[in-house]
Amino acid sequence: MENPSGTKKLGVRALAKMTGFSTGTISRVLNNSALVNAETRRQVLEAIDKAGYTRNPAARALATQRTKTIGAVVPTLAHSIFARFLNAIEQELAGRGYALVIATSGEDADTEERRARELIDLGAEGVILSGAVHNVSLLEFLSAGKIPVICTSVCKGQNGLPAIGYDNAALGQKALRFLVSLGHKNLLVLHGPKQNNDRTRLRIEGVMTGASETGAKVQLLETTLDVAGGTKSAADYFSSKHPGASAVLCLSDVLALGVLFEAGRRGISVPGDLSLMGFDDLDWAAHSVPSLTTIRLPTARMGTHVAKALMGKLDSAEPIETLRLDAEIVQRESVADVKT
Amino acid sequence: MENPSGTKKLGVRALAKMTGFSTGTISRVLNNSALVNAETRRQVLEAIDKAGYTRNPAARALATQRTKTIGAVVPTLAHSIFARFLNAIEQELAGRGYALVIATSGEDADTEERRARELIDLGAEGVILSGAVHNVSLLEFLSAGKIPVICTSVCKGQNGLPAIGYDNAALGQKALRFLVSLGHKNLLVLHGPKQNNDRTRLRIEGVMTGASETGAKVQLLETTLDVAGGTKSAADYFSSKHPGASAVLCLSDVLALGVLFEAGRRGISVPGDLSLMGFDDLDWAAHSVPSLTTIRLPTARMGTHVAKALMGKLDSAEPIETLRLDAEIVQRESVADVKT
DNA sequence: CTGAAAGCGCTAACAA
DNA sequence: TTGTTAGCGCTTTCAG
Repeated sequence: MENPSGTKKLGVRALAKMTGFSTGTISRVLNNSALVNAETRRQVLEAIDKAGYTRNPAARALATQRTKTIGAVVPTLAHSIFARFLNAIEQELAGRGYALVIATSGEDADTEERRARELIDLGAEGVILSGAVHNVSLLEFLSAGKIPVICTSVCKGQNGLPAIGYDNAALGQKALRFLVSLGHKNLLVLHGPKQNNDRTRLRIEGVMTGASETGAKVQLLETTLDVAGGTKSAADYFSSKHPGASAVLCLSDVLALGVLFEAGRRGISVPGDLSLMGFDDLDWAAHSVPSLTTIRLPTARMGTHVAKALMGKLDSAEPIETLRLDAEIVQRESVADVKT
Repeated sequence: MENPSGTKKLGVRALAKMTGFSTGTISRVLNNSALVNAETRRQVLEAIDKAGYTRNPAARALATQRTKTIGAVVPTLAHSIFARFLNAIEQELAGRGYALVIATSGEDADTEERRARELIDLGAEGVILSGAVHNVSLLEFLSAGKIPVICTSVCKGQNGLPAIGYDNAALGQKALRFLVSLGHKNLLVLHGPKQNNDRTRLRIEGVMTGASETGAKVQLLETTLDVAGGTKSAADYFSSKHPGASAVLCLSDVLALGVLFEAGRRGISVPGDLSLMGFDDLDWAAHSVPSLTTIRLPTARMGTHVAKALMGKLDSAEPIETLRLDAEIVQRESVADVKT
């Protein structure tokens, strides 16, 4: 009579009735508490299984004040660099029973704020942001709610926010120095939209620092952040009056792929006629012809660290430390000494 | 005295006290109910803003029995095809206040089941799965909980489950026919791991159907699903005793990129010496040299449909209809008529 | 249009 | 080791 047609969703209460134990005991079993008799646990588990019981996560969250959910807002999922990053986070979180909720901002700060607030509204206990530049109102909102945040892909957060990532400026500088050390004095630097993207701005900044320090001449060219952007810019540049550069540095590998294609189309030999360097070390970089010299960003490692830091904070109140991960130049076939 | 040091988290109750209205009214305002006096609403909103109130999503979920969360289990995020898919889903869901929780299975059915259950346990109201083949125990679990599921990337679900995707077998067949129609009679077909991947198996099946129907000779070669797999297989094949194929059909674009690179390395002209065709239409396919003939999968459209179907089911109990999306061949430079 | 009150299903003291 | 009993914070009838 209690459960006419198996239709009513059953809860701890029903289980208690079925097994003869109390809801407290049921709850203990559900939470793997050590204070339960083995036989009791067995019986309860059996009932749970037989009844096809599933616990109500909302009720649990309400009672414990924990949702075990963390939110990430990234510019887009369409770039494998972010997908790889989230993949690593997800793996790490899953191992400890956390869920990852994702949202995309399209590199827009207002959208980012809106989406981040939505994530909080949906129960995220911690938030992962990309880059160091965010709306102040968002940061105030988060700090008011005491919600842990981590800025990623950068090594210095805004307003003292913790960051886990790499030093974009230093890497840009490193890349430029490397090329100069090979004898290149005239460089073309291709990059994606600067607007709303502080990682790109930092890389450019580093490149310029390296340029003035070495006296190399660099020309900056901004384009869309995709293969098409790479081919188009390369085409424009090669057709321009003074192509003169002996090397092209792309601040993203996707752009380098475009350049590589365009060079092939025009019969420009890489690295014979032109050296090419990227940034990211995507999947294909080791296999292209020529293979691409690039900077290997520690994307996956970054994801793992971010996840761990957030869980440490949430589970054990460990402070989140800013972390700068190293990234190295992976030298492959696409660059060569400048002809003497 | 009520709120000593601004430390205690305030709720509807506190707001009620502050504004002089009842918690019911506060709740109505929070939910944009029409039954609230404009002035009352204004006052409440002001208080909410001033107090920096944020509603507790768990309590809301418990009271409404809705979490507005849907879960997706995909093999991996590392392949842009899935990232693109999820991106579209996320965009669509976000517009209606739903959140997307993702989990990865690594193409393993048991892991998939585990992860799907976790998602449910975390509050997912609906589940998105990749492919048509899943553990029966998972499907039973889902149907027992009356949790809507959609199989994606396929056009026919297991056990009558709804599916939204494309007809992999038909597309494989279509691709093969296309190549044969160009005069190719001897083909190499490169594909990723068949195990635990019914989409790949279906594509192969279609290819074989096309082969027997046209009398074309096809050689299957399985490899890892990445650029490296493409280059390696191509290298092996080109070095083999009887390379004879006049065209290579890759059941994923990433493999085609690898083949393209390897052909370039060996001075094999595409499509002069060898035609090359892919499957997916990734970002770079239109820009490679030669540009890649491929099958454009409606990934984003699929995501949009999936999201809409799930929300329709959840919000308005609309049944989820299986949907087969069309995919077309995008003809570009990488294929040519076989030399006569 | 607004208030009062009854839960949603679970967990966590506190007792026993 | 197990039972009892309050809530967690919000929504939602039902009155008024």
